[in-house]
Amino acid sequence: MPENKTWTLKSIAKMLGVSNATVSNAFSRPDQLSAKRRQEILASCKELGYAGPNKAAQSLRKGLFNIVALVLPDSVEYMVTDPVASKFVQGVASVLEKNKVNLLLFSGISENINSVSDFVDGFICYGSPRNTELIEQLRLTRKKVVTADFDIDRKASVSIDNENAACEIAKLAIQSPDDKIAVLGLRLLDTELTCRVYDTSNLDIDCSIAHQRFIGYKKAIEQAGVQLSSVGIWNVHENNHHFALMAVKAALNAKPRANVIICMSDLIALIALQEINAMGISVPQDIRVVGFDGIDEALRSTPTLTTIHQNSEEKGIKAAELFINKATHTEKIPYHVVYGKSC
Amino acid sequence: MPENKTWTLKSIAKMLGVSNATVSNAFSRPDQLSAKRRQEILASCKELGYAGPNKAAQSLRKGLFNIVALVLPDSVEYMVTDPVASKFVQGVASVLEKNKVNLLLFSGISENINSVSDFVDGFICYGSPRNTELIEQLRLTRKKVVTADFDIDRKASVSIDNENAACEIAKLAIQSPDDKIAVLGLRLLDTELTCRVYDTSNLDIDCSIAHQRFIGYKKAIEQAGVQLSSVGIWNVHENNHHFALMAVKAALNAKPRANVIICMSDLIALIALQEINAMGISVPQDIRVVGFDGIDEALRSTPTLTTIHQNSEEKGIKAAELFINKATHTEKIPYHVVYGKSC
DNA sequence: CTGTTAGCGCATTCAC
DNA sequence: GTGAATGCGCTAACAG
Repeated sequence: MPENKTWTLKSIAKMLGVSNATVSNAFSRPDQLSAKRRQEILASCKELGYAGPNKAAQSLRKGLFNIVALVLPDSVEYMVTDPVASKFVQGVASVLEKNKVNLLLFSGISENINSVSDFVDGFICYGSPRNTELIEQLRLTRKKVVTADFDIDRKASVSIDNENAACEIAKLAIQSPDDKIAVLGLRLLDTELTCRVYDTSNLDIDCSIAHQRFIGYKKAIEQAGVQLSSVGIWNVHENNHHFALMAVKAALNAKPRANVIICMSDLIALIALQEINAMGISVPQDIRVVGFDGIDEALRSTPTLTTIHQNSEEKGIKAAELFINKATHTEKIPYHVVYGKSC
Repeated sequence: MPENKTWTLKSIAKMLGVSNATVSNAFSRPDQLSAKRRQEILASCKELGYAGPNKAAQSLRKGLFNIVALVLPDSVEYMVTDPVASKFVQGVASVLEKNKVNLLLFSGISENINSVSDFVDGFICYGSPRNTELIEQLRLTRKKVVTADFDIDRKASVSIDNENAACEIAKLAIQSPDDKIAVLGLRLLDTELTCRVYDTSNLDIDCSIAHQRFIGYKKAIEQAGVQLSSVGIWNVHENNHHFALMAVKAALNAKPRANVIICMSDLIALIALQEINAMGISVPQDIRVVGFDGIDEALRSTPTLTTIHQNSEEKGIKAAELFINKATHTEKIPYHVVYGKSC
């Protein structure tokens, strides 16, 4: 039994005494030969242990790979750690699985898209990758690109209406023109700094999700009659405990102390709540806090967090669908306010 | 500016007036030409917008893809949901990232590895895939295979010493020859049934992790002087809340009621604790419970769980290293007992 | 150090 | 329906 021979289309065709094209057609273009002949050939192949055309060669020839690269905002580690990101991946995976497309995990701190772009049909990009050079590369690639939670030029994308959502949640938090406001922004600047921001005129436009939310906050602030110049703004450059805590501490220690803390992620908001509790200040009586994202943990905090919930899994599903359907438009998905006790 | 021309190695060589081999060498074999010449060529390529040899073609030629498929035990969804699995993925990813190898997520419920096997350098397989046909396919493939938490013939693998670990934890739980024991096994049988098992002679050998643990339990049971025939055994076919609860309820309602519950996963054990609490029975006075895995949640349960901790991230790292190093042996990694209050 | 040649495994013409 | 030829984009072996 020729168990350990490696067949190729050519060798199997010769073995069966038919032409290459016939074998190829038997596998890929059933209409090109009689059903009977096709069955015979397929049966023989199976018996001989030939599983079908080599996919790598097939892809080179056709230019179709059935693989999409999921560009993560950060390292792979981040994805598994972050509940919001995980849900997104889950959504993407479910749709791709149905379409028999494979999922390649691509770290957002990779240097270059080139290492995979010849291998994939395109990219689904979740949030702005940590290595910002990737953005430029994604802009230039000829491969299909769908982004979620940020935009690259004319590419397809999916997100909630960040500006309106931000405005809505900020309005809940701000209750008087005399409020002292602190905004804890996530990746407001294209820098690795966690710092206070005094000049808001040159905020990074590329990280447009932060930008959009900030516009929303500003709108709410202005409508409430608060002077923008008196609002404190801090930048958290990465959504993790370490940097969030740093910014939270800085914001809470600034004088005069804010009584409204508007956070661009629930993670930041939860850490703010912890710190405020530890300082013996009561929420929402003395300080009001709002978040953004609607992660499960925000339902279990003390007090529970008022925030914007977005359905990450749905976002993943939509992103994958846009990809599969070769869409080129931007799609907004719904969000809703979660009314907690923090404001 | 020829921005939108798609260069190939051949076309760029012609453009530069050199041979294909020279361009190829400039990118892939620096020793084959003078540094100066190489720099010139690379510079010209960059200027013209040629990023280097097409990876797909390169791979077809070399038979090397720099992609490994991570075969998950179940759908991708499962990976993101299960904390133990997530840690494993994280470990694998960190090593692969360092080696510039990409990670393809491959669902354990896929029908056939053929869809990717021509694309990858091999497989890292985490636990027994839900679709058991994949096991046979992995056994037959010529690609590299590393398994974790189970074995396929002669392939490389990594796991803890399940038998001894199981024996150790069971010994902690069993304290008298008169103990009434219930074993809640995970995938003891190759069936989708969640059921009580009466005949242990034909347990599925393929799911060898369960098998090894069961051997360990048996050893402890025998050494304690308990009649194996009086031990109740239930099979949970999938490590999730639904099926675990089903088995737990069945086990707790069986007469005579067991006073020792030995669980093959922490998830099962935690659910057992919940049910026992709800029944108003005290742990560990009236019933003792032990788990397996050492997930974080087991440290927060009431009472805390006595279990075997295994370092999943390390397991992932080891698995990836075995892969990268083309190892062919089995590697055991350490485990340790977590002493909780449940026994 | 450079250029030529022959495939890697396949799909698509185009004649027959 | 079939079979030969051409090329997807590249690398390795060899000759110069």
